[in-house]
Amino acid sequence: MGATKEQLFTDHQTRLAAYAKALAHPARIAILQQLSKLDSCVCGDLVTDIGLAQATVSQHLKELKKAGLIQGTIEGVRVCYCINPEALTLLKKELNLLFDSLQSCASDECC
Amino acid sequence: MGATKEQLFTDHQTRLAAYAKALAHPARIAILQQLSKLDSCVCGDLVTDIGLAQATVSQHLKELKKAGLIQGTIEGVRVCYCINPEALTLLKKELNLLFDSLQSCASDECC
DNA sequence: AATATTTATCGCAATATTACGATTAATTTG
DNA sequence: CAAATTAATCGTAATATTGCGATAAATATT
Repeated sequence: MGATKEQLFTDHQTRLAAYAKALAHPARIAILQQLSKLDSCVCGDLVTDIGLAQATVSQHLKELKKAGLIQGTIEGVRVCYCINPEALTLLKKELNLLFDSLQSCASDECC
Repeated sequence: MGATKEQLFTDHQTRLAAYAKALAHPARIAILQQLSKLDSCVCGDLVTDIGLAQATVSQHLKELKKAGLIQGTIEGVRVCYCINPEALTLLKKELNLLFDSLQSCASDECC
């Protein structure tokens, strides 16, 4: 089928999975890191920095936007992309929730 | 194409993306959380807990194993799956590296 | 107005993911 | 040994992802 059965999972599980999906490609991690440098928060610069075709980078940006991790504001011909700090905070929170729930096992000898 | 151009990215970016990919499905997060409960660390139990078909759960377990996040030991007919604490520690480390590198932007006003 | 620049989108191809029924392989129980 | 249990694998179908060239849409420059 290829489509997730969402009704089986909690909101936390679904949200975290969505964030993880956004991070599940090295190009998108590279983009986030580039954007955090602030002086290159424009798609064209990202293209040369990252080494993928313009269309491909644009697609990765779209994914990151969909996850809410970045936002873009149009500045003339260009678009200024930047990281959404709120989303980053939320991501950290969801990750902490996960790690907390996995805590018990990490401390014990399971197998 | 559908295959990542790995040579463009750093080891950190590739490793983190691989971990994120493993977490990029709510079923796999659910599995990790179930496994951390320790008393249900067997595929059969996971199937009833999670509500997906046995083949599907087995496939998700395979993904988690591939990422190194879990390990399975055969116990007779059954398999005892459990979380790999070392991998969890590594994952946390890679995530911290990411968040550190994104720090500058989160504090400033980007857009 | 014509040209250049920049980014999004379209269309396509290759591959990957998700899901499940059926089957297989292994072990355990009767 | 036969039947039952358990988990992996196979085969298949539907859908998603990745990548890129080409094109479109918008703004800027000449």
